[in-house]
Amino acid sequence: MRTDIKEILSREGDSGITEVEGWIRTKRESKGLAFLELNDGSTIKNLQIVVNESLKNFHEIIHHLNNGCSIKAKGNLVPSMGSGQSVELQALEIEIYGDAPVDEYPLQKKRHTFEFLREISHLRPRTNTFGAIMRIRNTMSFAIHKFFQERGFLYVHTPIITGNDCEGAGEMFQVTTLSDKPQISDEGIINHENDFFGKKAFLTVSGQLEGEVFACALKNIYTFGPTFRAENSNTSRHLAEFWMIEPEMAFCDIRLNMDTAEEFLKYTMKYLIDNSLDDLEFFNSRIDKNTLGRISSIFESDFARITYTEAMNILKKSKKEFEYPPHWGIDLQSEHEKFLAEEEFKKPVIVTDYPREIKAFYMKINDDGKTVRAMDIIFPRLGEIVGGSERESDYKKLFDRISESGLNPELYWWYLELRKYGTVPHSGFGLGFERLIQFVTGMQNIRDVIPFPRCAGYLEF
RNA sequence: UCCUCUGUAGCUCAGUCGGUAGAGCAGUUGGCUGUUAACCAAUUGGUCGCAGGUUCGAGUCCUGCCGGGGGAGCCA
Repeated sequence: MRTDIKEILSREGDSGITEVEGWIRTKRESKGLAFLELNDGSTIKNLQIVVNESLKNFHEIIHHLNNGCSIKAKGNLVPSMGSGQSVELQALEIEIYGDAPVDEYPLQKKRHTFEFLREISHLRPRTNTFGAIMRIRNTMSFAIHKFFQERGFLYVHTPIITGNDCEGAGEMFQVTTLSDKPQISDEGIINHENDFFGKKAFLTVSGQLEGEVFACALKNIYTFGPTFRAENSNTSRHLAEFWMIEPEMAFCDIRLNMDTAEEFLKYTMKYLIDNSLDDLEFFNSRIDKNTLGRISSIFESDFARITYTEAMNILKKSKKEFEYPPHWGIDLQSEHEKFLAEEEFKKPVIVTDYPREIKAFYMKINDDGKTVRAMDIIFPRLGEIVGGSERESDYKKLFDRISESGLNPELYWWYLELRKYGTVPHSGFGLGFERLIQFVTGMQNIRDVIPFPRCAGYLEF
């Protein structure tokens, strides 16, 4: 019978012969006696295994029982004589699945930098930090589905490959099967008629437009999938491949959209505290002393809500020296977001009603004609974590907005038809999953909260 | 893409004024029967990112290239 270390560590008192499998994290050795710390990924905590000469093959295997070695151990599970753990396994038999030559295995029983661990991304899940990150990603993923499922949202699988060469966000990766022998015209233009799809194809930068299709039929939907941006961004907050959550709600205005986003963030963070406390405590003690407090602060107070115009007035009144002096019409810069969330309000801030010129074509124009019903949620230390809006639901206004944005309305024929036939007010938002994980773990670099990071100039593993 | 810092042992780093390479950890060997980042003693280990240049002499100064960090822009 297979037994997880997580379950074993929850036991009390003698529980007899127990069998366990895992990887050795560290060994402490003295003459004729050794203590192994065994981890199997089920929890951040290790099981202490006591090995001594009562083990038949003690002298044969003791030199192999090093950091990284995978074993099966059988023995008596008893209350620990030592002080660092409640129970321990007194080994009677140990079988080695595979040893990890100690002069070659890159993971040492010491602290490594995250930059070094990134170079061994195939082994870093075996560290405390990355094991905890992966379990937290799992818990947060589940919490996200749970939140939406409990509220009747349908999980919709929007396409990864798209023919829209402009989805309104960022540079796109092209998808082609012509790369080996492209047919190039005299003018140097690649002919895509013979390409796989008979036209240019790209990786999606957002499932929103397709999401709106299904919201305008099934009311409340959400997507949760991979997203691709070919921007040459070189920061600790950007990836070329990341996971995004995009709910879309019919019969929903900007206010209900804000309420949903705020409730969503509070729900998932509360769920994480309730279900991944062991892992969060690790981050709280080793990565950032305020991890638990930072997460709790999200669901313990209401988010501030201000308009873009109010935000600009606050920034101007602050008399603070900004690199980009605030004035109506410019986008909020990083330094402005930091000031609002970290100094002025000291909690998440929802900013609404941005100038139409700096926001996407699909956002609903307010009655003032100057602003759109956009809403961004700004988090302390992270900046923008959610971007959303009420969508323009009037055919004519949307058509004009597409045109004035320099886009070709013909390419958006099906998107426009949602407004032609049975249009409804609808809203939605997008949220970067890895940024959420950054926030709850305190990890500084987004490349360290995803299994295998993909970013400009970097594609290993 | 821009600004800035940085690259020295397996890992984390020090290296003064330009004078010929150092520590901790890990490894190895020895000691220790209850350790908790185990401890004690000894010890191995170097293409100083790469390519040029200045110099009697370059880890150190100069130029170019490559990698990494931080910040900015773009954005989620």
